Order: sequence, then C-alpha cells, then structure tokens
Amino acid sequence: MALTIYDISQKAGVSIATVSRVLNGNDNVKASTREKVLRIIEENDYTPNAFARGMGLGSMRTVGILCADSSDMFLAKAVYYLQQELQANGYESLLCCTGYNQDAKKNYLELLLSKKVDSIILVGSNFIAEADAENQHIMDASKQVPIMLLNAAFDYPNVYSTLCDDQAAVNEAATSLMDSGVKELVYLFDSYSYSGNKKLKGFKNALKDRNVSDVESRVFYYNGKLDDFVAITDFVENIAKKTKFSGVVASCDALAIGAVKYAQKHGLSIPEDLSIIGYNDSIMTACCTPELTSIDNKLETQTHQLIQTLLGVLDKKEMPTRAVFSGNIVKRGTTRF
Amino acid sequence: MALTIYDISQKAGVSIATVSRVLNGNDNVKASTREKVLRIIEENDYTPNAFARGMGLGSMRTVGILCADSSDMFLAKAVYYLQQELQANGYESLLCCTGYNQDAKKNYLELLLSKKVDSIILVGSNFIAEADAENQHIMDASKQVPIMLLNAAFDYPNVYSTLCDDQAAVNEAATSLMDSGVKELVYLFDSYSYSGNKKLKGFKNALKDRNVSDVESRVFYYNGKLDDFVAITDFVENIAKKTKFSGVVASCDALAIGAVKYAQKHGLSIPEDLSIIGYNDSIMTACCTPELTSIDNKLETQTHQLIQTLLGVLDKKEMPTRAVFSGNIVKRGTTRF
DNA sequence: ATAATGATTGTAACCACTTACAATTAGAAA
DNA sequence: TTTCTAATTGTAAGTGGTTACAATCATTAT
Repeated sequence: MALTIYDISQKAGVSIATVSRVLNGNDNVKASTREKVLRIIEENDYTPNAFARGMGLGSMRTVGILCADSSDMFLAKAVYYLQQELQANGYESLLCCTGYNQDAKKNYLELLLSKKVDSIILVGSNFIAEADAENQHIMDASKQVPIMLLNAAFDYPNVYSTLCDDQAAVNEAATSLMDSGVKELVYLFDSYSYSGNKKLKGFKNALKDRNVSDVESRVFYYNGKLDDFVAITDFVENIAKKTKFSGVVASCDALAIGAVKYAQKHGLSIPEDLSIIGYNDSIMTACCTPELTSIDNKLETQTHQLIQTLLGVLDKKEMPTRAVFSGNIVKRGTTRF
Repeated sequence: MALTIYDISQKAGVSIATVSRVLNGNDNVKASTREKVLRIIEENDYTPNAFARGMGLGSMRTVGILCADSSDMFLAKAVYYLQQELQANGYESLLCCTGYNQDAKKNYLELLLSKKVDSIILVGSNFIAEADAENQHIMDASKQVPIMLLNAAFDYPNVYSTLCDDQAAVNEAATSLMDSGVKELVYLFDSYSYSGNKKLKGFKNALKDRNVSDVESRVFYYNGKLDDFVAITDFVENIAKKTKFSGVVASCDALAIGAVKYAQKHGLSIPEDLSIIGYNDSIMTACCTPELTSIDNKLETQTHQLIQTLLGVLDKKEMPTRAVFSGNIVKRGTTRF
C-alpha cells in the first residue's frame, strides 16, 4: 500500500499537520524540522495522494482544455502551446475534444467542472461575441471558474479572450493583393475556420474601398471536409466556371492549397496568373510549390498571453478581459508582393 | 456552494448510502427509490465531487497520455483518436508533452502516477524492445498501472503494445518500387520517426534480396527539424550530388515531400525520373503535386485496439500484450505502380 | 400467526489530506 | 526569575464521497 502522510509524520516524529505544512510550503515550520521531513519524504519516495489533496485544497492545479478537434493542425498547435505554458507554471491539463458538436461541448464543460478544474480554456470555438442561447453553458460555467477563449471573444464576466485582428489582417491581405495588380479577387471560406465573419468583413471592406461592385458575388462558401483536397480543388474549379478571378484569399490554408492545385491542374502559373493567400500560416504552406503566402495569426503569442492572464486571474489580480494582436502576412511564393 | 450527497439524500428523503448506490449503478436499490433520487439529482443539477469520489474509489477514471509533441501531425492524430476512444468509454485523459526530452518524460510519468491515473499511454516513444536503463522509469511505472504503448513495443510485465509491422511495410514498398522499374533507391530517415530501425531493416532486406551491393551507402540520416522544408530539400539536394537515385523511400511524409520539392526544383518529372514513397499517410500527402504515395500504418486501428486492450486489462481480463497490424501502401501519384 | 428469507435501506467507519485553533515552546523584556 | 510575545507544533474537525455491516421491511413457507 502506498505511504500516507501518517507514515511520514510517524517516521519524522512530527504531526501530520507539520508534514502537510512542509508539503504546502507553509512558512511556519522550523528550518531543521522542514529539512528532516523533506529527507524522510525523499528517502521513502512519498507522493501525497492527489485526491485527498484536491479535496482539502479544492483544486488540483489542473485546467481543462476544450477543443473541437485536436488533430486539426491549427488546433493541435494551440493545444501544444497551451500545454507547454501550463506545465511550465505547474498546472496540468485535461483535454477534451468535442468534434465540433455543441451538445458534446456542453457535456464536457459540465464534466470538467465536476473534475474541479481551476479554469477552462476553449480552443477553436467559433464564437459570436454576443450572449445568446448558444453559449448559455459558457455563461453558466463562468460562474464557477474563469473561462479563457483562445482566438475568440465573448464579453461576459469572468470570461477572458485573446484575439487576432482577423478583419484587419484579411483587409490588408486583400488590399496588398490589389496593390500588386490583381484585379479580380475571390474569397473562399469554410465553416470550421475561426472568426469567419470577421475575416469576411475585412475582405468585403477592402473591395468596397476600391469601389469593386457586387462584392457579394465574389464570396464562396465551402462546406466539405478540409482534408479532402480533391473536393476542395473541385470547389475551386466550379467557381472558376462561373467567375473569373486572378486572386484568392482563403479563410484557411487548406482552401488556399486547393486553389494552388486548381492552378497547377489548369496550367496557370502562380503568382502571375493567380495569386493566393491562405490563413493560419500552418505547415501546409511549405508543402506546395510555390510555397504559400499566408496570414500568421500569432497563435503562440496568443497562448502565452492567455496563460499569463489566467495565472493572474487565479492569483486574484485584475486582468484585461481581452487582448488583441494584429496578424502578420508571411510573404512567400504565391503572391507577387 | 456546490451541493453534496447529503443535500441530495435529504431532499430525496433517503440516506447518503442510497444516493451513492444510485450514483454508482449499484443494483440493490428499489426501482422507485432510484427514480426518485435520479429525479432529485437531475432537478438540482447535482454533480458528485470528483476528488471525494476518487478517494473512495481509488480511481478517477482518467488515463494519462504522454506524448512527445502533440503538435506533430502524426502524434496529434493519435492523441485525438485515443481521446475519442477513451471518452466513449467513460474515461478522461490527462495529456502531457515531453518535447522529446527523456528527463521530462520521467518527471511526467511520476506526475501522472501521483495524479492516480488508471493507466499511462505512451505515444511516439521511439522504443527499443529490450529493457535497459533508458526505460527504467517505464518499468517502475508498470508496477503501479498498466502501461500502454502505441506504435511501439516493449516486452515487460504489465506493458501492452500495438504496432504496425513497419519492417514488412517498408520492405514491400521498396520491393514494389524495384518491381516498377526503379533501379537506384535511397532511404531517408530521421530521428523523430517511430521504429526507425525496423523500417531501415525492411529497406535493407528488400535491397539485399535483389542483390544490391553496398546497401549501407544508400541510407541517409536527416537530423534537422521536420517542419523546415528548405532544410529538407537541401538535404536531398546534397545526397543527389554524391549519389545517383531514381527512387526514394522515406521514414516520414515530410522527408518525402522534401524529395518532391527537390525534383520540382531540378525539373525532374515524378514518377518518371523519380519515384517517392512517404510514411504515415498524413494530410501532407495531399498537399503536393502529384500527391504522395505513402504507407498507412493503421493508426486508427491501433488506437482502437489499444483502448480495447486497456479496458480489458482494467477489467482484470487476460489481454494480449502485443497486437501487430500490417501497414498498407496507399498508392498515389509519386509512384508508377 | 410465526419464522425464515431475501430485498432494501441506514449507520458509521474510513479514505488521505488541509487548516482553524489550541497548546506548547523558546527567547526577550522586565 | 517572571512575564509576555512570537514562533512553532499538535489536535481535531472538516472535506464528500464509498462501503461493510447492521437493521429494517416485505414476502413466502410453515
């Protein structure tokens, strides 16, 4: 049977309270006593029981990470960064994947709360910033622990967010494309991508600023799977049948790659005949030829900020409820600028 | 304050023992009593405290997943599948990432044990099947909980493994390549890839079977980062300066993509001048043109098997300590067969 | 009607820790 | 030396569950 705090207290000739104090770094222990206890603990390879500890402390220094799909490259990266930051600060993480299912999300929220996590981080939640029935469970949960939103925002008490200014980034991307001589742009977007509406707005505004008419007809929605490149390429092909375009702005790299494949299939040269910009600056950008220009939404910076904010909140400090970073266009071979 | 079992027992007019029985699906409760208790629980949104529960049960139905880098596409997928399988069976998971660091691995193992996980799953551990000092900590941990190895093997009590027969798969890949008329093969491998030695052996054997001389000189080791495609392409380029080859077998898709990029850069046509086979059948295979032929090592099958085995073990059933699946060559555009 | 049996339920001990509060100790001041 | 104070330590009461065992209840056989 595993050793308990009683065994240690006995071996050390002190009370369990003293052992507990040593365990918790309480100052009210004589240095010599502390050393003796630590030595006994060391010698016996004692590790305190996490449950009993959690019961007493009401916390297990664990935060829940709720993410749609940890195998998505973008989300996987986010989860990885979050993990690393948390571990570096002495927190563990409990990962739950919802598979883009709202019901699952609600259930996992409850489950995480029942596990007494200190906070819940939501990754890849396609968030609308206003309170509505859809995120009632978030509001409920926020009554119990701080809720952290990565790359999303939702203004509500005890909810903290980090964001990339996607709208501005896409706006800049579209504008740069037009500046480099690309006349006919199209915007491709998908349901899985984060802040899709914001990006769309950025695109539309950029075109309107240049007096492009009928912007609406230059926006195309793909609702298939993002790892099915045949389908994505078909999607682009179908657009080409009806709409002439020489520039593509996409809401994620996968769609952009589809455009690259379309161009290669039809003998269009990139970026001369077709300029393409993706989003997320994922590893995919390097897989195609030429390499894909993409928008870096500062994921690592965001995760860092989010954890710092979380640590502050848990430490009862006053923290900003929203931190916005600006995106960065990483220029590669699929654009002329 | 959160409700306790006492509150529920009071509201339901029964003892806490009865509530506990209902909570744990114990049969010794009258149907009408059970219903009443369940109704009260439902009405009051009661969730039992996980710590107290864990203390009583000695388990929190949580398993630790220890993985080198959850942002690696292959590992991320593995983690995702494991998660899904575990959740479907009522288990939570605690994810730790070691960053390929042996010391970190040891520490996390201890940490997970102190959190009283029911088992630890190792993902992406580049494993040697023999006991040595390197995996002493695995052996230690196996004394406390079953250790599950995904895509790796290690024969030791209370350690269970699933594997792909990588050696056979690479052997078949190399042989098929030669059958399709490719004379000069090279093998590219990296330190991060799983069962690198086995794959290498498969390659060597295939060549030896065809009486290729000096097989050793056709094997090349890349030790840079796998997301740096410029470096990988350079790596391939350097090989080409010294060694003539018309076929590439790679230990992972990233290296294979490097070969594709090398060919494109030098105007070689694929698969006519250069045939290429990757490993893992990752999403990267679809990003390049032509799409990459790759070996599917049955990750999903493996994760499924691993969790089934784990559930059996936790249920005190006798389970196979090793499950081997055969790989599958997914034929695409970079090979002639 | 009574006893025996099995189904249901309750009592209370236990799990391994934290922590408020009380008790003790040591050192400084009087 | 005595008294006071602060530092250190111990006692014991939670913490919210599980579960062995005892008690009660209902049912059936005698």
